[in-house]
Amino acid sequence: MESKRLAKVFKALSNERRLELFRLIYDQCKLEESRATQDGKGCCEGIEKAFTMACGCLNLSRSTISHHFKELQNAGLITCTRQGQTYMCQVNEDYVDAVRSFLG
Amino acid sequence: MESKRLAKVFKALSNERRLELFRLIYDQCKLEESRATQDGKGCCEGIEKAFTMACGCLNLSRSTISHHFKELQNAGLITCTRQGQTYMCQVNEDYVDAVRSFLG
DNA sequence: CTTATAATTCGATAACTATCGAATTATTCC
DNA sequence: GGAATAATTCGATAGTTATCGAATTATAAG
Repeated sequence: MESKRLAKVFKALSNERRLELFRLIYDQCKLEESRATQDGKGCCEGIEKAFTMACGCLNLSRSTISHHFKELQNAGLITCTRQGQTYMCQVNEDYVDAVRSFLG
Repeated sequence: MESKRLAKVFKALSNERRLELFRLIYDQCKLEESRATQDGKGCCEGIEKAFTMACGCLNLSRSTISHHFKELQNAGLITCTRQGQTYMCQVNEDYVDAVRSFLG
């Protein structure tokens, strides 16, 4: 991945609260995925009510959390689609891999 | 690694030019290391004249480059020791590993 | 259509960042 | 000690970011 894009990903993860948010989403996704595998469904479709969940976990205003979600999306780390009143949110594994293997 | 420290590392890598700088240092270190292994010396002692080298590679003022070095050091990614008029610079592998495996 | 809930956008503010050139400090060599 | 080179610090500036509360928009349910 070229520097510009990678730097953008790092920037998205450079705020402590936003990093926590991303971890929250990531962990939740992993959980869903293992459940899905157990049920023989294959992969995780994404987590529901991600925004609501995040609001419950992070001590920040809703507008700030909304902002952080946007940043993570903008960097390419997650994809969110609205489903009725709430979010369906997925982690983009390729991007996470890019971070992991950005060196070596 | 806890969020606070990890976020700091990401912040250090979130600037495109600084990311380039880090890669430069990192690649150079890897090169030295493979040479050292060939010579039977074990590991890389660090790269000499890192600052000077960086000045030649990045199109930025010396003061800005100095600032970027400081940021990388401050985040824990590299260690620089002055050697006479120049730098001896090393990558802290543990930190790079932490970044790589920050998830999964 | 009204009410309730969820999420976004807006406007403001305070704090932080990248960058530069100039001045300064540290080191080496003559 | 003086000159040359290397790196740091200083002060300024323009741009970005995190955060909030209030106002707004979107959706669902009665």
